Amino acid sequence: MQATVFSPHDHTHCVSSAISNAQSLCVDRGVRLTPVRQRVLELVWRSHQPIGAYELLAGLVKEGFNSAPPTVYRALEFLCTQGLLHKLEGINAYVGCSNPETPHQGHFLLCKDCHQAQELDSQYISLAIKLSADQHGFEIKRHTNEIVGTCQACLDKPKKLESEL
Amino acid sequence: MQATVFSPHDHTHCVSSAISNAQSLCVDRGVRLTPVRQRVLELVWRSHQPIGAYELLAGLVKEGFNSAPPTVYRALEFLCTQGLLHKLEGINAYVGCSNPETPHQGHFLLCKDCHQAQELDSQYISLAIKLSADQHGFEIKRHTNEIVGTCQACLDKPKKLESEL
DNA sequence: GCATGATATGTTATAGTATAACAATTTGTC
DNA sequence: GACAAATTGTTATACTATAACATATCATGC
Repeated sequence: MQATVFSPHDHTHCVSSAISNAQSLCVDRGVRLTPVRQRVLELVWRSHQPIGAYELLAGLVKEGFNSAPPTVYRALEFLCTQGLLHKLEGINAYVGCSNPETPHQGHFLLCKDCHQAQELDSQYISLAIKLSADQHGFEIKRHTNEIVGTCQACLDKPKKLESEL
Repeated sequence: MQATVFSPHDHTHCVSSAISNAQSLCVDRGVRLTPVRQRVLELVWRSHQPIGAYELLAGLVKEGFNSAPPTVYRALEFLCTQGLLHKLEGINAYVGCSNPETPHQGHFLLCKDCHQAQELDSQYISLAIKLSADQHGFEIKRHTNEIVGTCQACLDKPKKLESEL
């Protein structure tokens, strides 16, 4: 089985490499990773789970940014457009994308116990979707694919006893 | 190419058969298709597009139901649980399910021009999702798969001229 | 430098989506 | 009819997202 967000790892490294990656990517594309945008990106990556807009807003305010909802939503829109984040529609939350160089729509595994999100890189799912759409003469612009359930790590955990709840 | 919601059809028939289908299904399962629930189901089916909770609420009130948001959301929850409706997370709207006897999570084509939703019956997509999840030791509970783009009918339409907009 | 237009952010207000909490009613069963 | 369970009514509020306009910042040409 491959390494995933569900397994333990040095998350600080994830954050810093995601940021430097984003910086060079924005330079290449001639778009601006402004302080607000970069801070939002960091806050998303720093979170070990998908995180919502208002929680991000609280993070910004805490750090002295003079921000309101539109600030966050604008930053999120920019970051999603650049492929640096994905939005999880089912839970109104955002996660970092590990592979923003290649524009794509993700497939996600969402664990309902630990609330972590794992982006899948499945050519098979993408292909199956493409073929089904073609059969209907449908031209795909984007898609959302969110799979909710229980991850391996949480399945392995012993169930809590009633007395512990 | 197969017949779809995107092609013209007698929608009155869709509505009435969906309702009678739902009635017998609820009897079989020993659950109650109350007046509010049935009316919500009818309103969803009668709409030629995915429809939102507050629009449904307006429909109920218009017909003399003394309803507030929780009424609608409860009915929607019941209908989704019974597989009679699907929720489209990307647009916070609901569509009828043509095949509620077999519990399943749908795959949807959403046309951004005519706003219609076509549920796909693709074993390939489902299988590809299942296999990817298995690779990660992930146990699926449910999923959301929404494909946004342009349907055949809208692709065939001549583009409006600037002067007509 | 600095004027200018384009881009980004600040600010206020409000629209849209969803649920908590408790009361009242209806339903099925004994 | 009495009772418990399920459903709906009712009020209030939480959560998510955007409109509209003002201000500030940036890149570019002069």
